[in-house]
Amino acid sequence: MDSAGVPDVVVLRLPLYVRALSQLLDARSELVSSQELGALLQVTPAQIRKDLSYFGRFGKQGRGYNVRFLRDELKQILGLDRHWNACLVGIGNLGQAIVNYPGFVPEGFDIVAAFDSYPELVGTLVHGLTVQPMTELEGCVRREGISVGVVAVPAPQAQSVIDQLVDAGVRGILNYAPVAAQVPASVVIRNIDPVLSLQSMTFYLLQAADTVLPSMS
Amino acid sequence: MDSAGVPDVVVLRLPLYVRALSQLLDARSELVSSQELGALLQVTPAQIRKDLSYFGRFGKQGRGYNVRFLRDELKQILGLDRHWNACLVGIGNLGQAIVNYPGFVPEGFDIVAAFDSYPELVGTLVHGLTVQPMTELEGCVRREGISVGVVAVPAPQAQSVIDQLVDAGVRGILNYAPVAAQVPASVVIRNIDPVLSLQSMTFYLLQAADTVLPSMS
DNA sequence: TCGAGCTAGTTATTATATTCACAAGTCATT
DNA sequence: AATGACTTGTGAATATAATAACTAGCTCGA
Repeated sequence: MDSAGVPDVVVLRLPLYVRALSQLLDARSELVSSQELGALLQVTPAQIRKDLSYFGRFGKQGRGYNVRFLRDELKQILGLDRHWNACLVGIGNLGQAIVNYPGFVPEGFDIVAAFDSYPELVGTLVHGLTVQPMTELEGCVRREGISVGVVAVPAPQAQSVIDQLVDAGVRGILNYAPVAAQVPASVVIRNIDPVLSLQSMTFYLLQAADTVLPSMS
Repeated sequence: MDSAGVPDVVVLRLPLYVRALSQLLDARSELVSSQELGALLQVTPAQIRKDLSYFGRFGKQGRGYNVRFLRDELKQILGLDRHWNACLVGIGNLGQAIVNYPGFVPEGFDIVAAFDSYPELVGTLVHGLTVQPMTELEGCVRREGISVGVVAVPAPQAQSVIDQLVDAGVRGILNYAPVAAQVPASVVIRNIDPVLSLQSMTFYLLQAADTVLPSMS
C-alpha cells in the first residue's frame, strides 16, 4: 500500500520528522539542514532529502529548511492539521490505561466513545466517557463520524471486534491485541505489540553473549 | 545490525511465527505447511521458507513442519527458552499500567526491579516490587543480572535514563518514551510509540478520502 | 510397488529502499 | 562583484528484501 506512489517506509518516517521539527521549534530554531535533522533522528541526510522529495520542494539550497514551514507542510501532508474522531473498544486494564495516560492521545485525535461487552462495565464512566455496549458501536461510529478504532480487547475477541469496526465504517485501526488481524485493503491497521519487540530483541542479546564475550577457558 | 548474517526483518518475523505455532499447538495441530502458516499470518509461503532457511532445515518435503518442533527450535533461536531479567524505570501512569497489565510480560521475562526518581514513589509497592531510587539502579542491574530495561519515563528524561541503563550494563531497552534515543551499537533498542503509528495512519485515511470518494459536485 | 500430488529448501529474478555524487542555488564576506 | 563554504533536490548506483520458479524428496492410496 503506497498511496500516490509514496513508499510506506517514507510515510512511517514523516511523523518522526514532524516531532523533531516541533522540538526544534520549541527550542527557537528557525532553520535546520538535513544534516542536523538527520543527526537528531539517526537518519542519513540523504534519506531525509529523498523522503521529502516525494512531496515537494521545501528547502533552500545553502540554507536548509524553515523549521516551522516544513513542520506545517508535513502535518498537512499527514492530515495532522485536521481532527480525527476515534473510539476505544475494550475498557479493561489496558483500555483504561490508554485513555487515562495523558501522553497517549496525540493532538488532533479525539476519543469520543468507549465500548465494552462486559455488562458490569457498561454505563460506567472512563475518562469522561460513558462506556457503551457493543451493540451501540455501529450506530455510534456512523453518527459521530469515527474514522479510527483503538482495539484493546483480549486476543480471542480481537478479530471479531475489528470486523465490527470495519463493518461500521472505521477506516483505520490501532490494534493492541497480540494477533495478526485481517482487514480489507481499504482499511489501515497498525499493531502495537511490545511482546513481539521483546521477543525479537533477545535474539541479539544471545548473539552478543555468544560471539562478543570471550570463552571462559 | 544483522548478527550472523540474518537480516533484521527476518528476526522481527520469528516471534510472529512462534506465536502462530503456539496457537496451532493449542488447537492440537501437529503439522503445518508454509502455505497454511502464511495464510494465518498474511505472509507468503516463500517468505516463511526463506526466513527459516537462515537457521536450518526444519521441515519435511511433502509433509510440512512439525508444529511443536518448529516452535521449540524458533524459541531456542530467539533465546525464548531462557529466562531474562528486566527492570522497569518510571512508575507513573504508564509504568504502573505496564507491570499491572497481565498480557504485557511475556513468558520467560521477569521484571525483578522498579525504579523512579520521584521521592514520594520510592518505597511504595508496585505489582509486588518495592520502588527503588535511581541511585540504586546501577548496583541492582549488576547484582540481579538484569539485561533488559523497560523505559516508561516522560520524554525529557528518557535519554538520561537510557544512558544510565546502558552504563549499568543493560543490553536491551524497550522504550515507551516518544524520543529517538541514542544507544551504542552493542545495545538493542525497541521503541513502542503508538502516537507515531496513529500519525502515519492518517496519511492513508486522507488519500482514500481524496481519491476513492467521488467529488461532491 | 508405483505414481500422483504435495511441500521444503534453494537459486534466480524482480522489486524496493538506501546511499552516493553532483549540478545548481544561496549567502556571508571581502 | 567575486569567492568560498554550505545545502538542496535528484538521477544513478548500490544494497537489501521479496517473490517466483525449480529440484528433489516425502506420503498416501491404488
